Amino acid sequence: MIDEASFNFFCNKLSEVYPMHEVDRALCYTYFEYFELPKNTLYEKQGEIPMYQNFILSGFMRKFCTNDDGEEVTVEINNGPRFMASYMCLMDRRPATESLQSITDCKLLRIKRNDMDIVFEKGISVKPFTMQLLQNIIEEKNKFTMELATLSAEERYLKMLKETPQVIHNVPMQYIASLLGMKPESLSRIRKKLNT
Amino acid sequence: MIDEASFNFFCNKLSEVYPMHEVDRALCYTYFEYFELPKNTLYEKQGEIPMYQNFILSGFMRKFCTNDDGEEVTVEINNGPRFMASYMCLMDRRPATESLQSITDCKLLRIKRNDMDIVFEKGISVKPFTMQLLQNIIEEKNKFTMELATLSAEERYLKMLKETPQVIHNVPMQYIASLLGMKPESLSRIRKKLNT
DNA sequence: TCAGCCACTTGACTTTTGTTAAGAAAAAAA
DNA sequence: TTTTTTTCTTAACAAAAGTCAAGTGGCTGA
Repeated sequence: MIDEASFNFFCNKLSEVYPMHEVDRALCYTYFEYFELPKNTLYEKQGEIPMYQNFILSGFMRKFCTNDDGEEVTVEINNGPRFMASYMCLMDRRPATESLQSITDCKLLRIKRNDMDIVFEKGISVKPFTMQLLQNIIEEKNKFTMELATLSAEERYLKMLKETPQVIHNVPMQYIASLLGMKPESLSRIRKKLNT
Repeated sequence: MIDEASFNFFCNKLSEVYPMHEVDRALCYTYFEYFELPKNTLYEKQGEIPMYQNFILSGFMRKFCTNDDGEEVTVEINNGPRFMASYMCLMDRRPATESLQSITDCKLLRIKRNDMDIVFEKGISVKPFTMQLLQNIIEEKNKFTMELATLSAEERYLKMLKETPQVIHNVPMQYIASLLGMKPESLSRIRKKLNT
């Protein structure tokens, strides 16, 4: 059972990008489930078909890929409130190209892939909702790539410090370094320099 | 008027990702127009609302942003056959975040934003078609970002040499360097080293 | 509580990439 | 063709980031 405060929080956040009607609310209440994830838990694995769309109520999660050299590359760090999934693979029921892992204890609302079809069929209109989501994904990725290509490692760290300080204070340095496209030692050096 | 060979070529390419019916074909024939773009022509400007969805029949185009320092960053180089536009901005009728420019002479089939609505309404189903497009965009960007974050400049160049050699042989080095996230001098050095 | 582990830091050194400036080559214009 | 302009290359140096290796400190679990 979803507690009312969490559910209201969820609906309010959703309303910001998609106008929720009473039907949608009821459907979500039926099909979403509350789920707690202890810290440092691998939640979805690269190569396996994702089961859920997840809405992070609280806590920090990361998305990462393992590249050809066997090295983990963190591609996203998130502490919600928002959805987080290997979205494309989830929709297509394909093996995920990315893994999801909790960094801290996390509280989620999640919905099964199959139940998403029901919700979209009976209530929430796929088109504006999905388009909105995809649009956000693409714009974030554009911004991220642009920064990776044009800013120095130090500038990227400063940007993160300014825009998402909560990430820096709650997430292990190695993940932040990886997300910013540098080695942990480099990040450490940059931090030392800035503290001086 | 669109010549038949070009139009068949276009329809065949489209059929690979979206099953075209006779109605769709007729609609496209009505609403798409043939357009030639001389080389080195700025076609759509960052800040202005994009007018067309463009299908590149032949030729090389690039998409670029101008960042805060006034520096142009090439984010995509393409020689079709495929669509190329500031897609999100086109759909939302928002000012483009990117500019489009021809590198060589280009042959396009293009359709006005308003006519897209008609085609989608009367024929081609928005959902599978658009989803397919967006999915491709997201996956390309994921791959691109991952490579930018994990590969060295030399490895990125070698990868491009292997995967899209036609780009390397037809596009000015400065654009390739920018796309690969490095300075022209660095690319030049890498090329020299590889030729030795 | 203590030992062991893991994440983070530090330092010395190497490699890669950026910067600046100049020259060569290629393309465009006259 | 010749001139002019642009693009590309080269070299020397500076700065940034990676690598390797060692050390520190905190967290965790027996």
